[in-house]
Amino acid sequence: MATINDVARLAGVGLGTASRVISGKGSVSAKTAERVRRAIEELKYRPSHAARTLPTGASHMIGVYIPMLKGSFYTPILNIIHTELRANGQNMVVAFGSGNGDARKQAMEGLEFLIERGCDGYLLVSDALTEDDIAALGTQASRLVLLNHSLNSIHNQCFSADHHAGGRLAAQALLEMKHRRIAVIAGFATSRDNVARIEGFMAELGNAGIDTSSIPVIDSDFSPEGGWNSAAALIASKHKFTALFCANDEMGVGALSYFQQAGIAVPGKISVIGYDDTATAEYSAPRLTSVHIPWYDVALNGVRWLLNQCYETNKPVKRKFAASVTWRASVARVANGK
Amino acid sequence: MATINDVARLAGVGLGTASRVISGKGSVSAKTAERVRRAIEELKYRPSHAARTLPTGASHMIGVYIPMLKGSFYTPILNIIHTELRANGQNMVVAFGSGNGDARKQAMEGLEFLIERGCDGYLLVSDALTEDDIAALGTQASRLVLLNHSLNSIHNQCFSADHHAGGRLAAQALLEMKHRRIAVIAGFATSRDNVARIEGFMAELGNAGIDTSSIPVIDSDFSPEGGWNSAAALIASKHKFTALFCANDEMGVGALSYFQQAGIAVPGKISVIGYDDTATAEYSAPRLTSVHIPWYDVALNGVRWLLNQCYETNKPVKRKFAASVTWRASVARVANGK
DNA sequence: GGCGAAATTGGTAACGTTTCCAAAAATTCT
DNA sequence: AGAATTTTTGGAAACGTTACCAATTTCGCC
Repeated sequence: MATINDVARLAGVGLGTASRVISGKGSVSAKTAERVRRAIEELKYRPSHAARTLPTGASHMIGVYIPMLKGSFYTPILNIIHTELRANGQNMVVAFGSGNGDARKQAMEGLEFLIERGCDGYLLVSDALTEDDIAALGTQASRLVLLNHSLNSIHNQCFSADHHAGGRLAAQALLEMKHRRIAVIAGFATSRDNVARIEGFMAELGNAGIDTSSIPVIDSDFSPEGGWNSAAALIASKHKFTALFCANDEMGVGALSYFQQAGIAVPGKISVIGYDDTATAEYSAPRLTSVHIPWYDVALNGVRWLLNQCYETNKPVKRKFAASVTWRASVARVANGK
Repeated sequence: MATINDVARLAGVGLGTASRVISGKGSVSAKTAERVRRAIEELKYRPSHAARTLPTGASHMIGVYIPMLKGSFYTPILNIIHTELRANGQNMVVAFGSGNGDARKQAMEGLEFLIERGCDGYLLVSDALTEDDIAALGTQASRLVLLNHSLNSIHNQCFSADHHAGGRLAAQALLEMKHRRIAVIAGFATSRDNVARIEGFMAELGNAGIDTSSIPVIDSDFSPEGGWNSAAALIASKHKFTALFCANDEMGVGALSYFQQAGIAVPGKISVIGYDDTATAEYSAPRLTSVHIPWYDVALNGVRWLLNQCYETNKPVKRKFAASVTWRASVARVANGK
């Protein structure tokens, strides 16, 4: 691999001059610059990012961690971050969890990977980290944003949606369609986000005078498989219900698939409402009504805040994100007398 | 950020000794090592990857490029690569395209990003690169693997499936179920992979005595939206058909969603067969019959071959990957008299 | 207790860049 | 033409690490 020294030698100029042409900083006469450029071309020279980052300390990279590569939730967020970063002349480096096993440990390992690479800032999409974990990071922690998770000690570095409100919205949608007998497929009980939306959902049903203790709730794993299996379990149980709330769209789609193969009409017999309003909801059969969380906005504003911290810019940043219901075809008014 | 010098000073040892403890190479007495370890802990020292990579030249990273973050095709492949790399003590760095615009240019830019970071090897998932592009890489090209794309000049570095055979399999499945009036939703006409599977499909129909020139083919974009729109366009056209071949599962799912909302029974009125057999096919409604491409194996063997090149190991590598049909619920025997 | 061998240790020279400073060359002005 | 100014240039020092070599310490043995 050719180095800047090779380039300088071939072009017959000094090291400093070559560096100036390559980095574009400082003045070089037009014809010297041209000679250097020809040498670069000739040698197929590419600056070494490692060598470059060493004297300056600036890597022009933002490190992002996501818990897994499966499912349709994390990658669109990654996509938003990537696009915004590139639009601002910065790069993205990603660390991944495996999606199973100890989520907190994986997040810390991923973060370590990113720190070793000397990123200018860090963006973590994980709800597994604790306040202590962040404290243990020391000074590193100042250029860090948490997406989809809120921690009191660094609340201004956290960007997320109000899931309690999101849960209430789901309940309101079902109540509006006169449903009173309702079942729930929840996500991981360890996920605060999940708990918040279930609590909001139950609170609203409670307000409507429904005995929430009798509502069947199955904890699942946010996957379509989980949704399928849970829907099957619900049907197999003696519970009767006319509507089902799924804590994310993937489980909703899994449930839809189960109902279709079991010959249970949606929304004829059972209405299904999902959560997140990801792309999956748009093209399921039937198309899935879902609580829309403006993840695009959440991620975008998180990135922008971080960009402000790292590169001393001053982009406007929003911190409140309102959920809403995206009506599609999977929720209908309850059939008479059911 | 603490450096190895800070650690050495605090532990009261020389630079070399600290380095030996950290890297684990060379011998250090037990109690000195312990003092160094305490200093590391105390200072929250993390070795700088950039500084580390410079004297040795080994980055312990494999660079991977994928054309986009959308859809359910690329990320599972990324997941396989990641898992296998970690299992071998190596890391993954990923560059992403945007999914629209000039795919070839984006792939070259992504590769450049990876090369600048001095990866030990490169894994490109892109069918946009030409032989010339590879040639322009010079010596870099030797530690490179192409996934999902074949180039004659470096055929031993390419890992892909036989899509012509895959296309034939899709046709056989439909013929077996007595379908004779068939429509096709294809992917990008510029994708060789796509063209191969359509050609294989048509060839097989031709063998069965079907006039392939009369088969309606709509070129789309591999997305569910594309599938939905194309299905709608097909229904709106005067063509009558009992079966539909979609060049990937995402378009298949989009088509399924359209048929459901249009009140067209699948597989009652129209059978649909997808391609790739990704996770999407498993949980659509109805579950999508699809041509299974063993992408898991393709990717795994590509990684292993690359690992052999980069780290002088000798893992067994397979190069032939057989497609098959995964029967689910979206294809049925053609209704009598249709 | 002293000798030789082995283990441990400290420090210098890389690695490929950027950033500076001083020197040289080009340009402007009188 | 020469002085003053500006532009351009070359090279040393630094960034944080590893690899090597030489020096020192430790250990085993007679």
